[in-house]
Amino acid sequence: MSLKETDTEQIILNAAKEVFFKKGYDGARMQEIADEAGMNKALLHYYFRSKDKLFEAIFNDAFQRFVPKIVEKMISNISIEEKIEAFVDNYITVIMEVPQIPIFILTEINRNPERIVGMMKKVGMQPDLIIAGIQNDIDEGKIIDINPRHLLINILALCVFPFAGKPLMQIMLFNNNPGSYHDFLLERKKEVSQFIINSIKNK
Amino acid sequence: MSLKETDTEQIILNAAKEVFFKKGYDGARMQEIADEAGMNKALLHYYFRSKDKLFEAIFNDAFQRFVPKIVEKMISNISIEEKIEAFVDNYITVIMEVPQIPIFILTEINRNPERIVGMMKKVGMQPDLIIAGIQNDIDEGKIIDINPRHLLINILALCVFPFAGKPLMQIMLFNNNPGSYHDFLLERKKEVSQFIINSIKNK
DNA sequence: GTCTATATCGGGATAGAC
DNA sequence: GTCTATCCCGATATAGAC
Repeated sequence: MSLKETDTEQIILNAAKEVFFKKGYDGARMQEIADEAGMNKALLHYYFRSKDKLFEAIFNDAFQRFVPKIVEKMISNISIEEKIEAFVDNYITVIMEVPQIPIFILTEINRNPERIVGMMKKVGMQPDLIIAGIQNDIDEGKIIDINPRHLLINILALCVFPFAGKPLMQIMLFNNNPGSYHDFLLERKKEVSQFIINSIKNK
Repeated sequence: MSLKETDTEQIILNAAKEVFFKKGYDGARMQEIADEAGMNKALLHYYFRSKDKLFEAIFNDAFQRFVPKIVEKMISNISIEEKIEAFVDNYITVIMEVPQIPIFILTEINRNPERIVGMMKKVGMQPDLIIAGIQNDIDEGKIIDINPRHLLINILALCVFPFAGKPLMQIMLFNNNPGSYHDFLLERKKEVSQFIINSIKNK
């Protein structure tokens, strides 16, 4: 939980992250994590008691490292266009470093929604504030009249989906060329915010 | 594979669908499927030899029943606005009947991409044709200049995401009220196509 | 074709030596 | 703190009676 902890503990966490991200909770094997970490299963239990506890450590860490980074831009004082640009750019940048996060979190959302909701509250996620902010911009005529919930989900959808469906998209649309897909994701930073702003700006 | 088959076989398939959709391959248990079907595990193996084969049956069925319904609208002769409206409406309508499908397929995309690609080919999915069609509309000035791949993925994203993230959204944005979320999804049929068309139409 | 009983194995977890 | 050996349960799969 603190900064340093043991070296071994960190090695385990890194290995566990690798495996849990790729296989999900049910698909992951303690043996595989041990192999990845270059040690034996017993040590994993020595440090984390159970698979469940180890998973929780990974999940909490990923979540707390991830969500705040993304949300911070949602509540600053800049204009809504800038807000959207900053959010999308930020979001895609952060996920590109660990592209398995979206499917990992989506899976968890469906496997164990309560845990996610708990984490959301814990990191101070306040969707109502975001909704209210959007509504405010609508009332002031800065953007067209739209249900703020739709807009919020649209923004998230456009950011998340290309990562969640990456293996398929990369094959079907980019001849399975990772470089091309990488470039495509980079392009989306501008493309997505442009797409959104196009749609909601008042003319 | 054919229309009727045994009654028992159908019962098993229905039960398996239920469980696999909810838990995914790794999370599903043969015992649970047997319970759901009101019989014992041995019978499942009698009819489908292995968990893997049973899963494959479910997956192929879901996929073949699902994708063609959705894609058909993508290649007709109507205008691009109508095409988008028809596609989005159709897509959301179809998924609302089996809302677990998106996360189920997304999980499989990440667990076993090759299988999905194979299925895509098998049902005659031709993304290149769709891309070309979009490009054509751009060239004719019917919509703004946009990378067709971005547009295609945007459309899919806006349709799929609210289902993949449903448990969380329902709780965080709708006080965990299924009725409200249901209405919200219905609204999206118009909302999403409007959002897209707003963004890409030439002014 | 459907059941009960059982084989077999994999994986999470613990004991105990070092 | 790290290892090997082992326990033990749960899950897939099969044998065999009916």
